[in-house]
Amino acid sequence: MNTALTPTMNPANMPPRRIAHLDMDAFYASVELLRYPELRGLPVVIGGRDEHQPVMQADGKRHFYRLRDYAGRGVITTATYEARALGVHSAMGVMKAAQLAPDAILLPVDFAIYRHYSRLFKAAVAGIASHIEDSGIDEIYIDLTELPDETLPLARRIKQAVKDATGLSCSIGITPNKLLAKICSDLEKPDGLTILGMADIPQRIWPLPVRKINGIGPKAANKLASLGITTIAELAQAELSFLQMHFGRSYSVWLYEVSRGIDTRPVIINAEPKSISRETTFERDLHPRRDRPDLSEAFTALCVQVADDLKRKGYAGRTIGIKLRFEDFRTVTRDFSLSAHTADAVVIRRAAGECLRRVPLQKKIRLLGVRVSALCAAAAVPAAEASRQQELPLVL
DNA sequence: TCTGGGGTCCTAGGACCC
DNA sequence: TCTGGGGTCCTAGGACCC
Repeated sequence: MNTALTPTMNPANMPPRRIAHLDMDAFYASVELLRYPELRGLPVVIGGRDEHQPVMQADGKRHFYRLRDYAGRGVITTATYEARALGVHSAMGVMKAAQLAPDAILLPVDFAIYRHYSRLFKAAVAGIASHIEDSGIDEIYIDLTELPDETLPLARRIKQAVKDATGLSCSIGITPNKLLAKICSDLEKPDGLTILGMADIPQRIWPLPVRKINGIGPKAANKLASLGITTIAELAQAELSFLQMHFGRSYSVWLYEVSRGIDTRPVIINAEPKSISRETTFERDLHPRRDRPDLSEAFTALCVQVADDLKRKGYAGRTIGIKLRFEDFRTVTRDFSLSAHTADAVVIRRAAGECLRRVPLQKKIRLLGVRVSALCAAAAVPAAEASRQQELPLVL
């Protein structure tokens, strides 16, 4: 091993941090198994619509839908490990999954209950370690640096607290930073616990495919593969100047650093949202003229939902945007910044309507979305601004 | 039987200001 | 009567993540 590539221990000469990444195991599917224990051990996928709700039969047993019963659009959100063994994984089209595992049980997505269990597990962790960053519904980062406890017993205590609060298992990775912790929580899933220091990087991290790095997606992985780089070790051996020839300025530096396990991002405790949006994929593609009434109704409904979300969460936004996806999957966006923040459905609808007029509508529409960004807390909107809220966009 | 919905961050060009 | 340059905002698109 080239010693020149030994990861930098500590650029800032600080004591190493102890950062945990906690990831719930097959979260949605596991929550569903709590209420339908008879499904344990079976291949189960989450991704149906409300109509696929299990129904109680006359004999007192539940009837579950199977993947083969599904018709229409949609993707798998989560699959149990038994279903994954059949080749089904999240983000796969439901119709494709049905070919692989026609007998797998299909359940509708129920975000309300997942959010409930999400709150439970996060509260359980917060009872032990309060320095927590939310990273979606089923995972968190925890900065354990300031706690006096030994790492291993502390991690076991956190896992047990999550189990006691929810009945669910999780996997934890603990390392000097978020990047490595995220990789590590996945190494021994499910119910895993992995603790690594910088010295373990060559052994444990470098053999992994680059795709395991959070931030290297399918595009970057493909490009790297075309350059002969598939493992993190190979990435760590690439010269910075070589990476800079093929990637953007900041991305190449980032690649260079993450391959060496370097990541100085802090654990962020209270992140404010940057945007709030709603979108919907239609059951069938809508024709911009012939289906105008349906389109218009859906458009208004999205604006009302976004406005409700804003009010419920206590925000107002200044930039109103729309998103369209056409039948050929081409996606376009338009946005417009108002002179004042708003959370009003009528104002949002009007601005979004102006955005829509700037999109040439040649093809049928598959998806329509509405987004509000440039947010600020509703309570912080100045009175002078609030009184101007009904103003029309002037320039359009 | 292709490809959900809610987000974040980055890039890049043009406008506009000093 | 040349075309510097930095900073910030606006808009559009795209990669990526859960």
